[in-house]
Amino acid sequence: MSISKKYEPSKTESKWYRYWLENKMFRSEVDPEKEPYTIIIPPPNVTGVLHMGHMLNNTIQDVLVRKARMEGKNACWVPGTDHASIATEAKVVGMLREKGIEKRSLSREAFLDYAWEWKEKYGGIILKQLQYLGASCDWDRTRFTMDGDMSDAVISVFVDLHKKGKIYRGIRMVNWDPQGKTAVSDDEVIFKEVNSKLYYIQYKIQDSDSESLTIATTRPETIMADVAICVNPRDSRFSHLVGKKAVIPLINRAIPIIADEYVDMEFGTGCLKITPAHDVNDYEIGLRHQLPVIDIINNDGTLNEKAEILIGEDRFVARKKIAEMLKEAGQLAKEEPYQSSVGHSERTDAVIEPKLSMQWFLSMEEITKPALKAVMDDVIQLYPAKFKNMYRSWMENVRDWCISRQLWWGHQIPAYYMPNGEYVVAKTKEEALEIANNKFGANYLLSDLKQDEDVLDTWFSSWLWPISVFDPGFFSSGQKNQDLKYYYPTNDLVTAPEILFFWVARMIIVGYEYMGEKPFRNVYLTGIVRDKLGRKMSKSLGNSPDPLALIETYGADGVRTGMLFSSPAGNDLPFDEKLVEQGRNFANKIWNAFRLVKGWEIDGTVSGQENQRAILWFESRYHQALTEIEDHFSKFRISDALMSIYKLVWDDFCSWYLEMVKPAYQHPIDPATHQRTLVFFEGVLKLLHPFMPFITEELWHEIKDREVSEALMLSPWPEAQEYDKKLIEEAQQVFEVVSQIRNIRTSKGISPKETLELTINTAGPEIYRCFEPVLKKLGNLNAIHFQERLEHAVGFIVRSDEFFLPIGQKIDLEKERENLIREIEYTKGFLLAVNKKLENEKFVQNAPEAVINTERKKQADALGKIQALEESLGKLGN
RNA sequence: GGGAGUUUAGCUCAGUUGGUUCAGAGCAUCUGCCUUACAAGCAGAGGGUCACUGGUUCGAAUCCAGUAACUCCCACCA
Repeated sequence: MSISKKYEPSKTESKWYRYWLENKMFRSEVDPEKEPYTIIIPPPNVTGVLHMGHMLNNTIQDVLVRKARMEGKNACWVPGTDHASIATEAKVVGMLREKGIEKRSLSREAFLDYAWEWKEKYGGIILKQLQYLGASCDWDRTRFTMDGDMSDAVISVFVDLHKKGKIYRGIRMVNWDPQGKTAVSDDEVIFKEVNSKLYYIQYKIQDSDSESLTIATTRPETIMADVAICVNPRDSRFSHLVGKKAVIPLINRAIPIIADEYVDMEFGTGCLKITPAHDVNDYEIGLRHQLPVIDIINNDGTLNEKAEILIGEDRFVARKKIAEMLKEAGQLAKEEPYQSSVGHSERTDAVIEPKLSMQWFLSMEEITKPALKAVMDDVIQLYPAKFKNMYRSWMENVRDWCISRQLWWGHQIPAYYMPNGEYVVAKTKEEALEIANNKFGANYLLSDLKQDEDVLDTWFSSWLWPISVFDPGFFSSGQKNQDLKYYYPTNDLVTAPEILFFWVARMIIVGYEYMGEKPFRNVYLTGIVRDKLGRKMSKSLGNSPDPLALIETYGADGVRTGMLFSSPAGNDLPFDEKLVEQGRNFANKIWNAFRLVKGWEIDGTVSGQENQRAILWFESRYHQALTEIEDHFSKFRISDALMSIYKLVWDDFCSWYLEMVKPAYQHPIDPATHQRTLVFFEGVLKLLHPFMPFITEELWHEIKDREVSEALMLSPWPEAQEYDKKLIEEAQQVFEVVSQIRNIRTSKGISPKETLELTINTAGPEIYRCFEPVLKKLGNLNAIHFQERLEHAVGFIVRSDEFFLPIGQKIDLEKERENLIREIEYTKGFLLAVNKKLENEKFVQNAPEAVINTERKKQADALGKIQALEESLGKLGN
């Protein structure tokens, strides 16, 4: 049969994915006989689409899972999606707006109907896309954070933590996103440098005609919420004013002048206006001085009636108008340009408004302790380890976690308010009613109870993921099912460093709080996929390639390897389509190597004696590479492992081994060599499989017909064996000779087709005798002589052996002489350095013997080499 | 402002406790080849003051100190 000259991925990929799927090869079930190997997927946003970050992330997971599966472990990769409250709700709101429907015109139920409809339509697209990549997830286990039982788990945890006193409700300054109209956690605020202005505003002193104070602020629109002016107590410029009152411009409200250490005398004018409702630090000062709070900004960022002026204006419009008004009133001393960092919402990019509001919090101080210890003690290992520092500083300075969000899409907080203003927390409304009536001796009806409007932060459900995907019921029953007992703790987690705190740390917290055990052993943190210019890939920049289009062009195997070629753990991946091209070329190389072997005609009468060395050599080399690869894997150096395989396949297998055993054109091969070659081929396919699952499975079945149970993805991973180091060394030496011969051919313009005679002058001819067939074939030699040096020939030296090729008139004597002289000079220089070292008494005294011995050997080799070179030079004649 | 990390070839990165000819790999580049598996290829070649300065040592890419540049994290001075 004839196979295509080029590998065509599209013909094989869907076929094999279906084959694996239909034969349930991704499926994992509890099997006490087998060691589990578990990865939980970082659940992507349910309505998201695959981007390059997912590709990298999931390729790594698939490599790990496939290798573990081949190693005979019960590999279980659990897929699923996350409801992503803010992002999804924003998408649904946007979709409704396009239809002309405003969210606020809908009831909660109606809105959620739309949201679910949207989820049913677009949810899970991303998981389908992962299949094109070859992801070997156990799809039967697919979970969604808002599945019924998954939601129950979230509610149970909330109720439990509340009962333990770790969840509380309180008025706090939170980060308010006026566009999303919700609070967001500290971690969801991104500070950006913004060019703004510093406004110098004059406040008159009450009961004084002449005196005034000037404050500097970036937010003039908040002066109506001022409750004090603050100076540093040591600031003599203002000490006489402390205790007096200042008057807010435009609205003429008098506020006290107070003193607090917080104020920096150097900054601005040394006077600070205190606006507790709209600045975190002012709020703290306000608490210290028992100042009132005046909140003048609505949830949507407009001014309210408490502002007295500009009611209903947006905060940024109001800022400009206030500045104008102050100028007209003569109370704006000056404005100057100012650069400051301003918090933005991660999700909507709106400028965050510090806002006081009633929110739910999780007290973090106690609950984080075991999680900190686990990572510090390397019970959980971070790769790369540099993230340990970051992790520690975060965990040591962690603040209470604001877990409520003013959204509808998500898990509604199970707190129920009674007409008397009290509330109870319970799993269901019915339970709440019972508790309420018992507690307060009341006779409330179900209809009297009103559930909290807010939902929980998305991370409050995804932090349960390593447990809930196996046993969502665990959180209410406290009983572990078989799955949970067997698969937990999981092995490796592969995710982005950006969510180390959002997600990873919190899973560890929950793991210890509820299981008393780590959720995973290793955390592999990938880098960020960037474009060639080093920019993050983003939709708005349009610099992200479409992953599915890439797969279509280069094949999934090509894309997978391309992404892994240059992405060590924790390093950003500067993505270049060239990489993927390299991956595709690699697949093609493998494909063609197979075409070669497939095309061989086998003849039992041919002797394979001459291939003996080559076979022994490759076998050793294979195990050497395998040893290296295992070492890389054990350190999570995935791209290094791939590179080792790449070189084994391309250089050692294709360029050396196959060339060594390849029969001459239209000549048959002996059965033994053929058989061994197929075994080697299978051996490299196994190593390649985790990285390139499709082409390897295809060729595996091309080699011979196999039963389902014999599929490559289920075949045993090879075990590294002892290898013959000396043989590898010797082959290396022989390869050097071959390279030198080729080099001379190139430099002298001798065609590779022209046969040559090689003369070797050596004290140890055994190596070359063993490899004689190899030397002859790869050097295209018709004879090899072992004898003294040859005159009128081009010579070269490998180690301390001399080689000569008689190439007649093509020798340029002058050039040869020059080359020899240059070589002699170089070697003499080298010898000088070695001698200097050995003559140094301190060196001989202090250096370990092994080092001294190698120096002595270098000395002897160099001497021998110089002698040989000089003799050659002499033989060249004058 | 506080902390961490990085700096080795044009690019992306290896380089284990200081010691083999240690200055490496892949890609890119250059030269010659369509040599019956593969031009998505083959064969060969060039390319680095290991950021800089000083120190420790018989010996430093490797250890120490300082300097510079870049990156990230945390904080958020109006």
